[in-house]
Amino acid sequence: MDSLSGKLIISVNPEIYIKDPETSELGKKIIRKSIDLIDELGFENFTFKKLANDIHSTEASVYRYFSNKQLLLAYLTTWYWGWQEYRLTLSLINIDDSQERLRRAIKIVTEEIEEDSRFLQVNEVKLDRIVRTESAKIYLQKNVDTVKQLGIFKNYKDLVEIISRIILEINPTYKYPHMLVSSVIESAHHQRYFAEHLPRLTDIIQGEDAVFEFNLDMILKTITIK
Amino acid sequence: MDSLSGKLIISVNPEIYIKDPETSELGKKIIRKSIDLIDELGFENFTFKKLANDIHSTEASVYRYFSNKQLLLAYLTTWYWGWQEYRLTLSLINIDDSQERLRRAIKIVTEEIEEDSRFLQVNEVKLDRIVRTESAKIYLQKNVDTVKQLGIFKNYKDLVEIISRIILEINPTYKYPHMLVSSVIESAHHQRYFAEHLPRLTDIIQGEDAVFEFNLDMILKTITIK
DNA sequence: GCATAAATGATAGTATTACTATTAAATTTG
DNA sequence: CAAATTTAATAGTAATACTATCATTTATGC
Repeated sequence: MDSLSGKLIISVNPEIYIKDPETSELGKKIIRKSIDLIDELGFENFTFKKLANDIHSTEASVYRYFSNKQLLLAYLTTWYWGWQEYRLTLSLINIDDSQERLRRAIKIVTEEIEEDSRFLQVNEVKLDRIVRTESAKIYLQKNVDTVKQLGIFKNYKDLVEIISRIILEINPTYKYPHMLVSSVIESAHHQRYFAEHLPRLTDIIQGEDAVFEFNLDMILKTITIK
Repeated sequence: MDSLSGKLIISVNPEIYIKDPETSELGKKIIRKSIDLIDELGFENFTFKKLANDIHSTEASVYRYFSNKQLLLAYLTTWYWGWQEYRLTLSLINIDDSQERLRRAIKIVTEEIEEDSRFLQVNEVKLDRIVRTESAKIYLQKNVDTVKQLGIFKNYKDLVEIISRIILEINPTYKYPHMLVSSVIESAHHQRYFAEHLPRLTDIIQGEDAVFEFNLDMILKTITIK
């Protein structure tokens, strides 16, 4: 796995950026440092000016990659879902049993994130925190037109689709696979957010990964044919 | 029910406001019009200046009620959860059967909202849309301190608690009642948001309230002892 | 009904933000 | 090496998120 360090690229819908940040040093710096800064300051206090200062460049240069900070955040989020799909694909290779495939899929989307050395410019732990904390701020937005919205969601949708198919392998008559999957994904993010910031709102059980256990249990009971 | 028009007040944690908007005409106008404006413009394009213009008052006067627009949104959201708890309480009066109580609770938190004439200054349909679309923007925030965060969440937490108790009536050994309930609440909001803005991401079935059916089915299967 | 306090309005001002524009310098590419 | 592209440097604008001050209106206690 280590030999893949820095060689892989997660593709992001080109609607989102002006110039692909993967294609230049400055672009990569923008990605790397924006993750640090958004995680540190929060999205509202993050500005292109601060980012430019930190990477010793200028505001105008950053604007040549992304037309505003919401779309930069959209880029990061889309990258994140593309990365999750990639991790999921790896985790399912050569696994034939549907139940096991589902278990692994739920694990991927609910477990705590660790750093992935294959992608040098991205700190996945911070990015995961950003997606949990801030991603609502992109797709919950008025002024974004539908086509672009769909572009932003493509990677997320693809991930949901893959897991929905596994559910239908297990129970072809289950009526709401997409709802169930996106419900699990959103709920996992929420639970981890709450656990971090508002522990009194969750059922945390020491020594087990409650978020994973809860979601796996729920999904299995929901789709199993009696 | 009509005789209660305008007489009831949903209480909101005082940490959130500077001056209680329920106590003056100006305050009520602020609430009424901010719901209209946020729904119309989206939260980022909503400003205290625009609000002040619309109610023929001044920015400075609005700032005397709320120290910033995030806290005004927090007020609206908190009111919303308090209102949901109130609706839930009414819906459960005199109902003894636990299964039926749960069914009603899920209905309350997942069904489509209609206007409630008992609260004159609030358009609940718009407010529901705001909470679904924008509420992530309050509680997903850095600079808010813990005490205030908890204040903002109190009404939400109370609602989760009530429904969790019903679950424990049905299955006292179920391990994750709070997770399950908040998962259902969040997921219902997400599903309705998606259905409205990104229909391709959901399983919509004509002629039935899929969001309610999906969630009720899921919750029952999850907690039922075999 | 009057005095006092409280709430509101009117106006002004500041630092920051989210951009756009222009030109010069550096770097890449053919 | 020339031409094209990218970046840096700088400046500027309209809007935003406040804060401050003071005059005027409205409510309340006696």
